[in-house]
Parts: sequence; C-alpha cells; structure tokens
Amino acid sequence: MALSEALDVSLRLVRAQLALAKRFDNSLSGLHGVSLADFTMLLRLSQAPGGRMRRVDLAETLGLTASGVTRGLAPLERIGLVTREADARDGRVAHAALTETGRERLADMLATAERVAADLFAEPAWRNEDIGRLSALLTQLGGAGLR
Amino acid sequence: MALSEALDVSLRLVRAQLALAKRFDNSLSGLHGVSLADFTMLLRLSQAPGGRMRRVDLAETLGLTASGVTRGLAPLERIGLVTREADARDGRVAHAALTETGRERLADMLATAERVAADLFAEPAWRNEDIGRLSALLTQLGGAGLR
DNA sequence: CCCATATCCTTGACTGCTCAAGTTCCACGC
DNA sequence: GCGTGGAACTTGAGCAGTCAAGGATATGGG
Repeated sequence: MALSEALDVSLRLVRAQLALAKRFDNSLSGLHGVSLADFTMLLRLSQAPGGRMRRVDLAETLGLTASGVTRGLAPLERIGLVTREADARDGRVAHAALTETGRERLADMLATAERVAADLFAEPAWRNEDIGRLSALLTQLGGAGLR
Repeated sequence: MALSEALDVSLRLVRAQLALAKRFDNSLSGLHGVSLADFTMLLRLSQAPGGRMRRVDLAETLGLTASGVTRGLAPLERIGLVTREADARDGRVAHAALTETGRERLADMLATAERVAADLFAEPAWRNEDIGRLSALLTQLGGAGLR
C-alpha cells in the first residue's frame, strides 16, 4: 500500500520531531534540570517586550491550552525563574514575567540548546543553504497550512 | 537575542509537528475513534510482512519504548484490531498482528489520513517539488542526525 | 548440567499535556 | 445600577508516554 508523498512527509515530520525533542530534552534536563517545554516557555517570554506576557497569549504562541500554561509555569514559578504579575487594568489577567534569575539561567540553557542544534546539523554536514530551505518549508507549512 | 538558524528551525519543527499532529488527531478520532499514534502503529504493522511484528521491533520503528508499545497496543487489542501472537521458537517474544478487521478499519483511516495530508499541502498550493524537497531534508535530519 | 548474563515484555509510579467545569472579573444594554 | 454574556485563569479527572524494577525465557561458558 503506497502512501502519498504528502502523508509520508507528514509522518516523517512527526517522527523527526520525536527524536529531535528527545535530544534537546536530554541535554537540557541533564545540565539545567528543565525540559524542552520549559525552555521554550522561558525563551518565548524573553522575546516578549519586558520579558512578560499574558498567560493566554503565551499559550497561543506555544500552541498550548491555557491550562497547559498554568501547569507548565507552576514549577518555574516555584523555583523562581518566573513570577506572576497581576494586571492593573484587568483583574482577570495574570502576566508571566521572567525574573532576573530566570534571565540568567535562560542564557545558559540557550547556550546548550544552541550546541545541541549545531550538533544536529553538523553530523552529515548540512549546508547553510539547506537549513534555510528547511526553515522556509516549515514556515510555509506552519504559517498557512496549520492553524 | 538572536537565535541561530539551526536552533530556530528546530523549534519551528517542534511547533509545526504540534499543530500537524492535532489536525490528524482530530480527523482520525472524530471519524474512526483512534489517535494519530494508534493509526501510526496500525500502519507500521500493515507494512511488515504478514502484518505482524515483534513488539520490540515495532517500538523501534515508532521511536517509542517497549512499554509505550504495550500500553498503546492494549486498547487496539481490546477492540479487536490487533492480536497478540506467541513466538514458537522464542518464548520471550510476543508478536502484534493486524486482524482482518484491523486491516479493513485501517484502510478507512488511511483514506482520511490521506485527505488530511492533501489538505495540509493544498492550502497555500505546494508544488510537488517542494514536498519532495521537504521530505528529503527531513530524511536527512532523521536519518543521520537523530537516533 | 547449571549458573551468569542478556533480551523481551509488563507493571507501578510519575510527567505533561488535554478537556470540561467552575470562579472571578469585565463590558455592555437597559 | 444590574443582569447577561463572555474572557482569563485554575482545577479535577483522564490519557499517552517515560523510567525503573521485575518476571520469564534464551544463550553461552565452565
């Protein structure tokens, strides 16, 4: 039973992500005690103006539900990398904000994540051009095809 | 803080997979009551000679642990899509085998999965050439860089 | 033959997410 | 001012996977 190339590439992508995520998870948890999901949360926070975001917006950019964010943020708050800040104008919203410690620890995590990523594309010697191509194709897929 | 392209594309891939998997999950569970993981298991089984595989080999090709396979297969056995078969020569190994029902149901699932995949690459009108390129790049990533 | 070691598989405890329900708060029409 | 609807968030229950430990069977060396 032959699969179409579209389905084949979809399954290949799922499989690749599984292995890739494991690599990041192993390095990050070994060296910093955080998961890839934790790291991604912190990174997204750091990219937001002021290092803070409404929790619901954080969920949106991460592709999680609001409750996923609540649960994921809890341990990061407990260990002091993130704080919860109330909104002055809207009593419903709570912001998640990187602490100074969070920013410092994130810098270390980022260094190891960069190393893992570099290793990943170094093994069969990727050309920069191909990394860019892959990036463009994934963006095309994620941008319009997925919602 | 600028990310390297290698790290950026890694995170993009993780994010794309999340959305993509949700799409497949929604269609498959809505129409057939199975998850994408279930579908993938059945599909891999169907690709093996005789529609049967040692459970440990199934784990390997799926990128799961043996215990993940045990847990994932259990409900499929309960609803009669898969059976457990003992090995005559080696008492330790158990095979998972597609039943006739499993084969029939899988054909339906495959049709909807194909439809989802086609939709995915139809929205911004992918060129066949680009799908092939993406496939090749993911293979390069999954083949050597990840294990 | 028997013991040591290794392989296959399952199970218990845990993690990280989901969905559904509930709480609190805002905004709007009257 | 006051209900009504909706948005932001949390919480309980459940599902899908992990790891670590354990049971059963195979294999190879004395």
